Amino acid sequence: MSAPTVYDVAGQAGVSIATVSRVYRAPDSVRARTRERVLEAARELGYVPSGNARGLASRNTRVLGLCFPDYADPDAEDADGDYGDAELMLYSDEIIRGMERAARRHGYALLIAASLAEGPKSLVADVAGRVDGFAVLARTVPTEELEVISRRLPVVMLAGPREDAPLDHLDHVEVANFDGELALTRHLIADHGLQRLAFVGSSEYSPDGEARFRGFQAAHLEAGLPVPARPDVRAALTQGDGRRAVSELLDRGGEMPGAVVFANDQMAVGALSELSRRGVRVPEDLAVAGFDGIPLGRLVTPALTTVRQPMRRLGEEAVELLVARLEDREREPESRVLPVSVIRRSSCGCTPRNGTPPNGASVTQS
Amino acid sequence: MSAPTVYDVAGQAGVSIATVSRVYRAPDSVRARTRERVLEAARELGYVPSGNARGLASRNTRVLGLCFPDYADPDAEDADGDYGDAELMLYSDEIIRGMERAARRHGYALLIAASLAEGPKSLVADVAGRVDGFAVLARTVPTEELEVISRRLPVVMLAGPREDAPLDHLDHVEVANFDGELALTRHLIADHGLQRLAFVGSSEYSPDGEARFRGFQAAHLEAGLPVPARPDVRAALTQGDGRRAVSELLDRGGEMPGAVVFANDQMAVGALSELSRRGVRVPEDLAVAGFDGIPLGRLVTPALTTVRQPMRRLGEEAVELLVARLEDREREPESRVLPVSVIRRSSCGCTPRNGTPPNGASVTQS
DNA sequence: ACAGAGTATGTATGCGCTTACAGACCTTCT
DNA sequence: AGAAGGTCTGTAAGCGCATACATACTCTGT
Repeated sequence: MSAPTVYDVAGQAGVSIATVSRVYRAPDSVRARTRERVLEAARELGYVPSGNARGLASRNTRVLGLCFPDYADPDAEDADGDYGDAELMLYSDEIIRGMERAARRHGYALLIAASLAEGPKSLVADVAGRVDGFAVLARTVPTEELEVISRRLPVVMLAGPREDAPLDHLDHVEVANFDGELALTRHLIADHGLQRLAFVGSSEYSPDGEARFRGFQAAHLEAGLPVPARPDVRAALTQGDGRRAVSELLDRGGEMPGAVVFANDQMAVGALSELSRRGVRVPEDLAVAGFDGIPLGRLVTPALTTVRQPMRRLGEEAVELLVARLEDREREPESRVLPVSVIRRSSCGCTPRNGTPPNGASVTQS
Repeated sequence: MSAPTVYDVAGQAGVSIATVSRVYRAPDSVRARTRERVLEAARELGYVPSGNARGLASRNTRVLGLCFPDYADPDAEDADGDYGDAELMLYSDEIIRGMERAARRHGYALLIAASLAEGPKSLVADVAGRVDGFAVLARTVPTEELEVISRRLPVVMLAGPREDAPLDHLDHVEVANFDGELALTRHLIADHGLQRLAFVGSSEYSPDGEARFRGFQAAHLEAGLPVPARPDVRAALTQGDGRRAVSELLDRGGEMPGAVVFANDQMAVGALSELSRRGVRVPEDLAVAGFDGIPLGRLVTPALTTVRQPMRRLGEEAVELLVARLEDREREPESRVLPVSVIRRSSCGCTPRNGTPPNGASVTQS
């Protein structure tokens, strides 16, 4: 009843287990007739090689991993009880797809594991024990744990800035947050003649958010406008907080800005709905822009101007880096920055062409 | 340099390897002081238990798998060169998410592998060798291969009809294709007063497509209308073919139908664009409906009336079935049918409420 | 202080495979 | 025909861990 092994197949085919093994690992090294006999026996017995045993013996798994946070925007969740939030198609789905394709191309399978905030620490270790290398979405895993694990196998960090010591030996892929926000803000200033812009940032510990804010600053610098010292408001990256942030901004009094730039799309979407509730017209009274390029951004009214991140490529690059390091453990740690593109839609005042969605100018990496 | 093992940790902590193993597998069976010493040693050494060794010794992997076709609609691809097609959020992404969550809940990780059409046969075997059980999207894997593998570990079939021998021992989850199309068609007939409906099906070897067509037939039967014997057109499930199919339908001459029901959303979306090109107004001149509930369907103009499949639940159910069978290999093969819901949008003549998307009546399983 | 019961740890084996290495078998050429 | 040189196959030794079983230890009660 128990699963057949090499021994069973070997017995059935009248060869040694080494030959059976070779039939699978190096078919050409076995004479055709012998090979046929083995294959026939395997088929008869329903033999499937054990990945575990193989991995143990050859000390590699041919599996790559991905750890990502189970990031479900709670505000988005209850806004749409059933499965409608599927449309959000978060980050991770795209990254998974990218990684899966690239991994397969290189002969690896992909193991994925989302970590809840409250989950057991062991998750990463669990993954780490089963793969040849893996990617981690920034801030998914405590530094200390990563440090230990990354001593043993290749780890690449996705998004976020390049890590400092003790994780500075990790490979790393991120998108051009700075450049993207710079280009977006430049568009608002130069093409729409906006002068007074507000920025809604997230936690100052969110490196992506900070990088975007610096891009925002740089555009002011470039245009000769006064450079804001800090975001006008900080909030969590959810729709609910976007709503609250824009409220605060409006209630604060003083001169109303011509545009609000949000650190991500979720917030911007929340803000749009709040603005609509208040009767503030977008983009006539106030232009709005986000960052990420989530599909939802195209659905809202007005459609959201934003910066699209190439998440799938992020996954692909991660695999390339892992594979490269697997081949040469000594190579220098590498950090790649992927270009992003500004998507001009209605919320900034642009009128998109009809039909296929407009693509903004591409911004190349620095 | 090589990764530390139980032996290293045991040495460092001054205990036997059995104790080290127990610290991880059954912490309570080790005295607290000893445990601390071991954990400390492990930390120092950067020890991570080898999943392979563990799996080999305990003969289970604590990993579940999913094989799915790398289904990228080629027409959708070139329609939108870069990553815009991400919005399509195919089936598999949702299933993956559902499976991942459910798997994690049960303490399993998820291994995913997409198979290209031209890929090597070995893919499934590859997955099969590394997991305790796995799910397969219908028609991803040749019957013969599945037969062999399913003799060795639990396999659940996703979508498609329940398999006949020799695969009739597999567990199986599908959605209520028949019921969904019946409800949708009933809506067109009863609520919109349409009498002459056309159906664009896919290959007659696509069991889902055929089930949907039977639902379409049943609605005619119910309404006392002549029951169509076969789909008016058959086409591949892509946007391009949807476009071609509707062209053929219109060019065919004769009485123009009041509605066209497509076997899936992709085709319907392609058709909408072709109809718009030809100046046929939807839904005034012709109502259109799809099946699947892809997010894109909400983006197109007019928004597509369709039947939403609970893909995420499909994944969850798959895991439940796998786990159940892992616990009791002898249980009866089970086949679950998930309920679907009709989504009424503009393409059939309904005017959706504003704000949150309308949810059609829910259709319970037969 | 000692038996007895219970608990904590160690010993030894095997999980199913890969992979040197060695040995058997075939060629082919002189 | 015999030897040299290939080619193919077998032998044997782990890979890192879990676990049954044996053993040493701890604690209780008297």
